[in-house]
Amino acid sequence: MTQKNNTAYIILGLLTHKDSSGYDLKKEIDLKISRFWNIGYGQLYPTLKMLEEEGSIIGKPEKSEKGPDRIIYSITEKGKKKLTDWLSLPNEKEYVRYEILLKLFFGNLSGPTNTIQRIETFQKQHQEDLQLMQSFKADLESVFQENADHLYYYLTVLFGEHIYKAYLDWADEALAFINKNLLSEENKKESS
Amino acid sequence: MTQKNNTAYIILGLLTHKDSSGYDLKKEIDLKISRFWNIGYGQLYPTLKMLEEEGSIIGKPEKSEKGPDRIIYSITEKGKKKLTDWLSLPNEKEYVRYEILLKLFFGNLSGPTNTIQRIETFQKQHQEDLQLMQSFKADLESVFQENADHLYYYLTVLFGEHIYKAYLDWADEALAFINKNLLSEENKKESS
DNA sequence: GTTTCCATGTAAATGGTTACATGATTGA
DNA sequence: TCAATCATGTAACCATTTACATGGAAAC
Repeated sequence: MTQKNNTAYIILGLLTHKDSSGYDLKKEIDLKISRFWNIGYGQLYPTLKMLEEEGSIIGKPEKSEKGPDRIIYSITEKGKKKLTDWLSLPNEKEYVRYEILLKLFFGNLSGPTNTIQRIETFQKQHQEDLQLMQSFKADLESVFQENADHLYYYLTVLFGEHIYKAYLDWADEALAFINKNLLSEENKKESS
Repeated sequence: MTQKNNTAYIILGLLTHKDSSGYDLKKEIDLKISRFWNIGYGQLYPTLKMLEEEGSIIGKPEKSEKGPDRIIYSITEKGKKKLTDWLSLPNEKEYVRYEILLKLFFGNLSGPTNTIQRIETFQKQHQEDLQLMQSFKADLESVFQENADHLYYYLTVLFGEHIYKAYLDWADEALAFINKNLLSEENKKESS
């Protein structure tokens, strides 16, 4: 939201790595980028069209062995300039939305049990995420020499690892806090 | 984005704490909620209108000592039901967008120096955020007994503290990584 | 024979930001 | 006197999601 058309820069950036179809770009985004910037087909294809119209990329139809024809896009000089101009700009503030915190904030209206369940679900989701980051990290460490791009990709995986760890640490601490400060009050009420 | 009308639930939730004007709600949101769910006037006022039309809140004009007249809103039974229905639902996946990671991911196109600066700026921004969370935490610890709402607010502040710490830890590790793996290669190039 | 994967898209709706508009009062 | 704060709002725009549409091929 807030800032303009970062979808376009994701496409341009990925096309500097290699020429791709929209479908391939989507797969690459899902795998490597979606955790910090997700996009859908409804954004991808219109943006590809827009980028081609403005001359930042060019698409060439290609026969595919399996499945329907594809359009393979490549980046132009104009597109490269657009991308490096953007890369030289300072980044905007990050944009986060945590529905779980909203619900926790008003947790007094639904009680401790509901809150505990909410945090436990959150915990389970992110244990998987953390494991995934750690396996990505291990994979990357063996291919560092091949390509400098891997080193930059590594930085984003490292970010993910730290964040997911923080989620889990918070969840532990939050659950302990609820046990100590909220459930004891419930017990007091019940025993009175 | 993605999910529907959480702005409405923020308003409803805050109105269970106390009756307020749109302006007051905005201040409360900026102070306590905006770090994990920010909203602007352009969203707030139309949502207030919508909530009043559907009967979830009612507004009463009031003279103000200083400045223009205010409209003080309070939540209705219908609004309370709407809120607790929402609170009983599981939360959606969190929604994050980090432009910095996008730019880092393509960092090979702009080089290590650019990347280092980017991370250092990020670091500075979040050192302040962390300090703020820690002062909120200290403030809250002295008023726990007064109101159970404070305990739930505390959980969100704790989340913020963990996240900002993770940001800073990552930044340290990332800078060390760049020094070791990227700058040394530059030096190699230069000395060859 | 059913699901998944390949592959490309469009349309409508929603959510959200930004810029604009107005105007009084208070404090530096 | 200038900036900030109080207070409410609208309109235009943009980004994003969701649902729809199509259809062949391969895998289970």
